[in-house]
Amino acid sequence: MAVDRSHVLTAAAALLARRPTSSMDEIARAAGIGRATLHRHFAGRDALIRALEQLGIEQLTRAMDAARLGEGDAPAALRRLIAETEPVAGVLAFLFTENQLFEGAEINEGWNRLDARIHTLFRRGQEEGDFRIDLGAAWLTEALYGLIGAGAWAVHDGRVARNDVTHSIAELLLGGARRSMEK
Amino acid sequence: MAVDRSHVLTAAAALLARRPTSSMDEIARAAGIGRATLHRHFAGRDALIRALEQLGIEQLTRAMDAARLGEGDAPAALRRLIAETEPVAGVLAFLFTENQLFEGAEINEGWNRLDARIHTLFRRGQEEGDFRIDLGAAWLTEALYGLIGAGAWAVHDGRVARNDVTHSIAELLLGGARRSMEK
DNA sequence: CTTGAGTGAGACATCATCGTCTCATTCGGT
DNA sequence: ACCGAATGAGACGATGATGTCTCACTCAAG
Repeated sequence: MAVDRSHVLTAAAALLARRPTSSMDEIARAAGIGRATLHRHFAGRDALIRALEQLGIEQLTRAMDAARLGEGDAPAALRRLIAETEPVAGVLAFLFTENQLFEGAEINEGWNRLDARIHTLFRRGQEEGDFRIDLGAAWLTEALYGLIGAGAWAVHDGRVARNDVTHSIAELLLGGARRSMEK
Repeated sequence: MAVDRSHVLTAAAALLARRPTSSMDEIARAAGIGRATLHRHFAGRDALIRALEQLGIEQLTRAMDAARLGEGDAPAALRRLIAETEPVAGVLAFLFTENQLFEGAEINEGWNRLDARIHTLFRRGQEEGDFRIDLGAAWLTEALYGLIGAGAWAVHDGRVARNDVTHSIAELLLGGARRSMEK
């Protein structure tokens, strides 16, 4: 009887990742509950989005934990991060564009923490000589987000196979498009 | 007296690139005209967006022409393309997310032509041995769009300097984050 | 069986935006 | 200077989404 809040959020995330403009009614139906019940659990659309944001932050945090960003060399850690991120890429892509839309609203502090961890990873790679230093760690972080989003959209639209996307993002981000001479 | 259609579109593009959810009233005021006049020139919001899309396609087409994608080696052509694209990156980022939102609507044929030209460029680079072949040309095209969008947003939010963004996109896309051994 | 909490369906008012219309005003060409 | 086309401001109704409310129903615990 009691609605599973986590299940509702998961369904909402899945729907909004596909169609970011879905109405509260559509979200409720996608979760298999009534619109009134949805409002009982989330004060409004804003509250739902914020809860979804919190979920995304937690999922990305867990992905980072699982990727063990501090272990091994930075490129390997980055590969693990991208692989761990793949299941939540759709939600992340939605949240990124959503954050882009609300220019006025203050950004959830959780994102800053996540940014900082990725930023630290890139900087470590630079200090250890694995990453080039002529590209700023801030830009590499942005690029990672951008490629994750591009990958999620490309998969959603069928332009890239789901099985390839993790490898494609990691290879492009690490090695670039240019054919390397070293191997 | 007569409203400059091109000027209105430019103003709308600049505003929507910053705030994609702007209302018709805000767009009109941003263009320095009344809402009624805006409706006289564009049948509705959809028509305005479509006109904006057409403008973006034309601008990107001109950027491609100016970049002379067929001349020189593919990496150099890609650099020229990114450089030529920079002034319209904001509008392109808006149109990409907008296309993402309208899943049902048919995609403007113009995008396919542009996609094909970029696709051809990447494929040429692969055939000439400049680009790696283990990453599909389709993915490289998506990645280029993603990085252009990420760059535009990063600049807009002040996380990356505008002067650096062209170089950052080109270097990352071509060479990747990994420090190269070959030079 | 009884009871109460939780739910689904729907009604309802509110709100923002859209698209259309009118009317007075202004600008440019003649 | 005159006249017509174009504009700005605002009113108006329509529309869609939102948030709140009521009411009947269901389910599970006691």
